[in-house]
Amino acid sequence: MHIVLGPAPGAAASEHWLPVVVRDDGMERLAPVPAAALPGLVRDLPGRLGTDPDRVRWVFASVSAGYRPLLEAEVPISRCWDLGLCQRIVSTAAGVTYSPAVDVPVPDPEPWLRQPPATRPDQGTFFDLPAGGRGRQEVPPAEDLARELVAQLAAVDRSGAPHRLRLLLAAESQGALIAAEILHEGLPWRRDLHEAMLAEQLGPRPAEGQRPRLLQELAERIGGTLGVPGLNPDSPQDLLRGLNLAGVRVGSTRAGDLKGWASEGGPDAPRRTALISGVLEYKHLYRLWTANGWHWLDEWVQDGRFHPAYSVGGVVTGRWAAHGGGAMQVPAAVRDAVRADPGHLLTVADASQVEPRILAAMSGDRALAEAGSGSDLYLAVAEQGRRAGSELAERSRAKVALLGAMYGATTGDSAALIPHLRRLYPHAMGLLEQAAQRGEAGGQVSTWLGRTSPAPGQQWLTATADVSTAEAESRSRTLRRSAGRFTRNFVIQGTAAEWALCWMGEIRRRLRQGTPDGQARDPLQTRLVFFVHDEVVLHGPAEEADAVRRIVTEAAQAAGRMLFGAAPVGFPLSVAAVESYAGAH
DNA sequence: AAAGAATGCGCC
DNA sequence: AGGGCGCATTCTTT
Repeated sequence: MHIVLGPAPGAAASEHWLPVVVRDDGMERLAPVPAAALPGLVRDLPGRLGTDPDRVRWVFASVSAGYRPLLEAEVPISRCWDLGLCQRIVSTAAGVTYSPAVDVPVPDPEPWLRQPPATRPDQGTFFDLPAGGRGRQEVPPAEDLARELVAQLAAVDRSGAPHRLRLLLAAESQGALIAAEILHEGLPWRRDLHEAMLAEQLGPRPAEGQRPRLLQELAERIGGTLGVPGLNPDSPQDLLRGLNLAGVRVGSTRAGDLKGWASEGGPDAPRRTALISGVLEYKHLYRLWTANGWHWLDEWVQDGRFHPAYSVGGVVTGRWAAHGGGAMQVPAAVRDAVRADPGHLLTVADASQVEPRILAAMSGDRALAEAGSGSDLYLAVAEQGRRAGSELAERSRAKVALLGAMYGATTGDSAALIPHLRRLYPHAMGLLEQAAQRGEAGGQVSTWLGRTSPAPGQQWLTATADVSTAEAESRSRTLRRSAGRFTRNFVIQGTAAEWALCWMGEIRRRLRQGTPDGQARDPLQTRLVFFVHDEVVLHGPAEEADAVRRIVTEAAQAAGRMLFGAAPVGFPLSVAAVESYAGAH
C-alpha cells in the first residue's frame, strides 16, 4: 500500500498535509492534517487502515526535504518512495514508456549547519530551502503527487524488466532515507583531537588571512632552498618559475611530477630529493589546512558530530555525491579524530574489489566468477593467468589489467595486458567492449537494474560528425573514445552503486529488525553514520558490535543475491570494530 | 568586481 | 589518450 504525503490543495507544505492512499483499485483522499500532526498521523494511520506499518510505502515528493520532521519525532519509516529521485531515473531509463503527471524536482540537499534544527525560528516547515536560499520550493499538491506515483508505477510495469527497475527505485528511495538518517545522526568527531593534530602539524591557529606558523616557516625555507626569496608556494606559476630557476626541470608543480623528476636522477637522486622535499611537505600541510583545517571544523563539526550532506544519485552513474563538507573524501590524515563515544564502537566495513566482482556477475563470465568466489579476486586471476601461461601471473599485474579494462586504459602496462584478459575472460571483456562501442557510436548504456547513461549532447554530435579535415577527424575520434570510456565504466560503476544501495538498505532493514538469530527482535541502537561508495561506518553500543558484524556481512551477500540471484560471486568484506576510524584499515 | 576555467589534491 | 567526484585556490576572462 502506498500513502502519498503532500501539501493539501491551496496550502503550503509547511501548513497542511493531505494523505492520499493509493491502492491497486484506486485512490482515497483522507482528511488534511496540520503539519504538526504529521508524525502522529504516520504512527497511527497504518493501524487505522488495518495495515502492518512495515507494509506501507510512504511517498514523498522528496525524502530529503520531507522526512526530517518525522526523523526528529523518531517516527519509524521502513519503506518509502521518493518521487523526485524515481522520476529522474524513470524519465531517462531506456525502454521505458513514461508520461509524467507532474514535474517533481530533486532539491539540493541541505547542509546541516546552515539549517540547524534547534535554532531555526520556523522549524517544522518541511519544504523550505536553506535560510537565505532561493526561496520556497514549489511542491505539487498531494493529488498531483499521487497521480505521479501512479504514472511511475505504470511505467515500471510496462518496462522491459519491471522487477529490476522496481528494485532500483526502492533502493534509491531507501538510500534517500539512509542519507537523511546519516545527516541527522552524524559521524562522531572529536574536535579536541582534530585541533591537537592541526596544532602539532601546522602550529597554533593563525589570525584570519595568515598562514599557520609552521606552514609559513616552510614557505620561507622553500624560498631559501630554491634561491628565490619571497616565493609563494600557493601560486603554481610562481612555484613553477622558482623550481625551474633552481634547475628542477618539471613541466608542472604536481607532486607526482616532482617525485618522478627526483627518482630519475640516478646518482643525483638524493640531491634532487632534498631540493623538492620541502615543496612536497608544503603541499601536504597546505591541503590539510585548507581542506580539513579550522575553517572546516567550524563549519562542519557541531556537538561532536560531522553531519555529511549526501546527494543520493548525485553522480550520473548513481553513486552518491556530497554537497559540502567533503563527505566523500575524509582524508586518512584526520580519521583519527573520528572516535566512538564511550562504551560504543565504530564498525567499519569495506567491500573488497566490488567492481570486478560486479563485472563477473553481470557478464556471467564463469572463469571470472570463479576467480571472484574467494576473498582475493586479483590473486585468483593471477593464478588463473599463471596456469594459462599468460603475463598476468602476478597479483599486481592482474589488478592493473582489470582496473584498466574497466576504465578503458589505452596505454601502458594495463593496456598491454588486455589481450591476455580477453583470452581468459571473453565474456567479461566482451561486455566492457560492447559498452564502449555503444558510447563511441553515440549510444547509451544501462546498469544492471536499468539506470541509463545520459545521451550525448548536441555539441558532441556536431563535433563527432565533422570529419572534413584531418584535425576535425582526430578531434572526433578523441571525443568518441572518451565517450566510450565513459559508457564502459558507467555500467560497472553504476551497477556497483546499485549493489552498495542494496547492501546499505539491507543493513538498515536488519538493524531495525533486530539481531538475525536473537530471541528478542528489538531494533538495534547501532546506526549507519557514514558511507563512501563501497564502505560503511556504523556507530553503536559495544555489546552490539558482534551482531552488527554479522548483519553487515550477511547484508552484503543478500545484496548480491538481490541483484544477481544465485550467481556464484561473493562479496567479501573487511570488517573492523574499532574505537578510532584511523585504526580500521 | 564577478564569474568561470584551470590547477592540484584526495577520496572511491 | 584511465572512470567518477568535491573543494580551495589561483588565474583568466568578461
